[in-house]
Amino acid sequence: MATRTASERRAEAARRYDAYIASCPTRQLLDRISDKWVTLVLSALADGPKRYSDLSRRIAGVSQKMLTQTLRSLERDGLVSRAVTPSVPVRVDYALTPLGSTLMPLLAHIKQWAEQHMDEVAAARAGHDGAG
Amino acid sequence: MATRTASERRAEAARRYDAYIASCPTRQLLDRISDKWVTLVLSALADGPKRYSDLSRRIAGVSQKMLTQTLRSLERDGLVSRAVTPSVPVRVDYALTPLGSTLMPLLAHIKQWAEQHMDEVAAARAGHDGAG
DNA sequence: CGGAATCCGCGCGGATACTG
DNA sequence: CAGTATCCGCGCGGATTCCG
Repeated sequence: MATRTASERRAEAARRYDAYIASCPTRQLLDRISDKWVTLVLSALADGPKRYSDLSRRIAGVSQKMLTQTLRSLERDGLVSRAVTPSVPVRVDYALTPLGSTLMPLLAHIKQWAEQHMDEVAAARAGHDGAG
Repeated sequence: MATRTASERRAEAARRYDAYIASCPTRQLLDRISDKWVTLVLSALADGPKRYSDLSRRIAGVSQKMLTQTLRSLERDGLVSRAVTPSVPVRVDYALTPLGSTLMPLLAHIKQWAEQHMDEVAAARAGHDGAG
């Protein structure tokens, strides 16, 4: 029987919509830069290449697992380059790629909005919570 | 003894850094707009007020729980307004506030970068995966 | 119609230990 | 130094059920 229940039809609509959303470039970008560590790593690399341990120190809160994972994913996406110097001990340098650099104005825009308006958001939040 | 182990010192540094990060306006904004449903709701409201059920239909993949939760948080932050008409049955209209409207150019900027560069990201990803 | 409340799976990410 | 591997808690979010 091709007859489907309402819940089955809803489920499929949701799946199709999910697929549509996943394919949306804006969503993909948002997924990328919304990551807590991604923005911190990109910002850290904005003023020049850094070694792994440099990044680890500058982004004090990050675990090695997340730092490595973040760098790997950024490298995979062509936003960050990874250069290994096979000395002893090993030396690895990370840097923004040209593509990665084009993201910086966008991050600046985000930072600008945040600095201009987040206090209004905070005020709205306080008022809302206070007024109950 | 005030003497602390290395791990204790590291843990406190991480905590302080986490607090610092949490207070950063840029991070707060990013946390806000990175939410999957937030951007979809804001975009849906960009071309005028909508009823709850309108939003529910336009954003087909969202569960009721998440739609309500998203709208509540946006209202709390002063980005979206909520107007109840106590008819029978009840009618609720949501709209962007002036503050919420100022976010739209930023979202447009994000969309622009995505449409200009996400294919390069996809290509880099494919090349990376293919070259192994 | 527009929610609130509850249950629950699962994946993100932190902590720890080990390696070339 | 620059990772890899593993374990595990916890919170996000989906599904379901009930309410004014």
